[in-house]
Amino acid sequence: MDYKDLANVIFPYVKDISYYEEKYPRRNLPEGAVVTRFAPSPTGFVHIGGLYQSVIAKKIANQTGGVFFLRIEDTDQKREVEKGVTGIIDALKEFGMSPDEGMINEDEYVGNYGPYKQSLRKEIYQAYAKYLIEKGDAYPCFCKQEQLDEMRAKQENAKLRTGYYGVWSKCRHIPVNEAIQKINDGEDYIIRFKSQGREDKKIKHHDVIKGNIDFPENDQDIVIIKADGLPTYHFAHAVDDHLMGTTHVIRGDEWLSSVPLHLQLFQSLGFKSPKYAHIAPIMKEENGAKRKLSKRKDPEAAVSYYAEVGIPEEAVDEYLLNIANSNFEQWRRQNQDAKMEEFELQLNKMSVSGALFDIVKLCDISKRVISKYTKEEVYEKALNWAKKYDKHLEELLEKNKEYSLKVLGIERGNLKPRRDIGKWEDVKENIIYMYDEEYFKEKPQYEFQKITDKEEIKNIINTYIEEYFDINDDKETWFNKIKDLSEKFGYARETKEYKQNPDNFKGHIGDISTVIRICLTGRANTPDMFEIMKVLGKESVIKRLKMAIEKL
RNA sequence: GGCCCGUUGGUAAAGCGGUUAAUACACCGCCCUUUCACGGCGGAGACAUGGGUUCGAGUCCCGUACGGGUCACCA
Repeated sequence: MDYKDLANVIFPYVKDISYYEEKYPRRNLPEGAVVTRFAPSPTGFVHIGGLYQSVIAKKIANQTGGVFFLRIEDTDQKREVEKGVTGIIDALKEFGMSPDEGMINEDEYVGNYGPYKQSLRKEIYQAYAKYLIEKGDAYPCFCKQEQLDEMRAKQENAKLRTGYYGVWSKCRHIPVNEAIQKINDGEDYIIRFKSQGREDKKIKHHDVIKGNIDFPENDQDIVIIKADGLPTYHFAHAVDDHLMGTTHVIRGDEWLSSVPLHLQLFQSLGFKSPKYAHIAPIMKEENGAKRKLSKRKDPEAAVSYYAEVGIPEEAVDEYLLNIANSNFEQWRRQNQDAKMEEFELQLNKMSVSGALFDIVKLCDISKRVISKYTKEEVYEKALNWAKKYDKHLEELLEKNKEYSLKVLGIERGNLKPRRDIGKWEDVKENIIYMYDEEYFKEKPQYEFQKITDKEEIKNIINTYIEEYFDINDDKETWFNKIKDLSEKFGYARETKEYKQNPDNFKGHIGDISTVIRICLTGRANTPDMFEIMKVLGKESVIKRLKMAIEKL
């Protein structure tokens, strides 16, 4: 009896690995093309860190003429969630990160290296496990959970390294015929990797992001096939990334310490190992301590959060890209209208330690992104958001589309667009005073600034309405009239004039404009007043101004 | 605890043995300006710490502190 017999007893029906090696030939890609993947578990929640990985992986693949694929790692069936795969696919799509190949819904896929869902590849893993058993590089382990717990307790008491290695790896030394006997007797078992590593020896590894790292060799006989016949992450990673032709494994740096094991697995299986790029996680500060963004505590950890508050997906993408390569924002300033895709990402320029998530910075980026949108785009995107999250805003926008477009178009599309909307959530507050039905319903509070004398305000407004206001004026005429009005009341026509001789005036044109602005809109800060008047129309302007002075 | 990794203004982050230690966001001031925003100019603010190596250290080496990761039939 030898290893081959043992392998046959355990996996009598699986195919030979040569079948899979032929079925999944090496990819025919140009020199330098990088193949990457996003490989999440369908646990019902796409984390911002997962998106971050995807942004990087997709970018690297695309800019080298390679492939970015999506593989679902559902080998832990306990954690699986209904419609988890669809959730991931939809989220990637929303953020423009759809893969070139991989799963396209719960159980269908595109691409030549599928299935791209691990639970559907069970027999593939088993074929390779069988191969390892035949080689004597894997063996069945009959240890019960209680035995393992006991062993761990002993190790801890003796202050030894925990785990299944060296003298502790009992089943590793069971003779083949004995093992076969146990299996035939119906004993439960799992398959372990027979590590040839030695803890006192070092291996050198070069990580694309983290640089050179020395590790002790792995000497743990880790589980490769679990009791349910499915592989563990480590084994599936080796088999899948080999068969699928992944050239660069881009993943979270919680995997860094598994590298010695993974390298060993690749070697033992006779695979060429991929390059590794371990990404530092996105962190959050709490009570002075840094920690990973947590799905339980931090709403911003879920990518769905950004849709809720109304931050455009491309703003999130750009923010993530900026965390990845901080020279992105410099590039962005120089290439304002270029597509994000044109930026060249460099893995080796990524930070080795985790960046704190900065929502203020994100909003700044978002404001810039939104300021570039046309009024039609703003209208459509804000409306889409409002349909889900703000019924009132939805009504407002839909009731009069043409009018809303005019409102949203104020100071938009010119050389210095306003940057006052960071999230769709902000839109309502920004435009609501422009709608008469809302404006007159709300009864604005007028908080005057420099000119506060009621009689003075009344006179200014009345004079403006009676002698100067004409909705048909062009901007220059309109503005000259405000100047005339200012002069008439003893205010300087120009700010400069006033500053040169403040004693000669009661104030300057800015003070007069502010009074009109406040009476017109109920607020001191608004976009260009001329445009506002044009949009509001004659009747509304007069009605608003009159209402303001009546209340004085 | 063992093993890895890290630590430059509030945040992100250039820097690669010789720099007045960039830049962006945030903050403050000024200018522009009918307000705000935009834009322009300016300001405050940092190399965790102790030892080496060197003519010279943010940069190289060692220690310490602090932070992060990892040590499952989870990924």
